[in-house]
Amino acid sequence: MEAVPALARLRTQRVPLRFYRRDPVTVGRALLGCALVRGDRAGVIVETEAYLGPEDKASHSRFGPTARTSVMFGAGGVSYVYLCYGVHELFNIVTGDADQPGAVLIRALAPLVGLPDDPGVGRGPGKLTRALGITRADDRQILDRDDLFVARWERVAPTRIAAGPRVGVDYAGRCADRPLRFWIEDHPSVSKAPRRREA
DNA sequence: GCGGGGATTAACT
DNA sequence: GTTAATCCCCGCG
Repeated sequence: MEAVPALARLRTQRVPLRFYRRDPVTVGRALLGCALVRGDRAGVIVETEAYLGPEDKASHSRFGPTARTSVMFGAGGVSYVYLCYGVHELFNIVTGDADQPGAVLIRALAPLVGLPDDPGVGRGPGKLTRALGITRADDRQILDRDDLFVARWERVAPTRIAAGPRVGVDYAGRCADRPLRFWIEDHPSVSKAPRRREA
């Protein structure tokens, strides 16, 4: 597949901003199989996590709107990029209408355009931002631009979608157990996949 | 201001 | 399994 025709097609398949104006669980599931496009690179989303409003003790919205997180309290369809552990940029998409705080963390991508043909290159939330060149300069961007958007790509049957607890949020008590992580079953680019036993 | 801690990753033992 | 890297956010005083 050549990069330019693929990008041209992706632009015609861009999802409308109303796509994001639903709850983070619905959006997190619907994003699976969609393409995330950044500049001349793109990957297929294969793993997401939903983060809810202040009642979700794992969500950055739990402190209310602050200088960093106020974007989560606005209308959906906007990026939220932050630095994690002082090392990695993590890419999220804000969901819902204004005053319905929530977001979806993109946790893994399969290479599609402009990336090495290696299932590991987008396996993990810190790795995929590095692969696509996403940084905090991409924070608070409306996802209707030509160089940063989501497009419909492949349809994922509901039976291929798995759900389980989110990763790295054990501090959140009860909220940590909720099945708010979604991934495409058996996909090689999913992070923390259970290791398959050798024959 | 200060101090604690984190939506991760790779490189150790 | 354990740990370093590395920085900024947030609550509190």
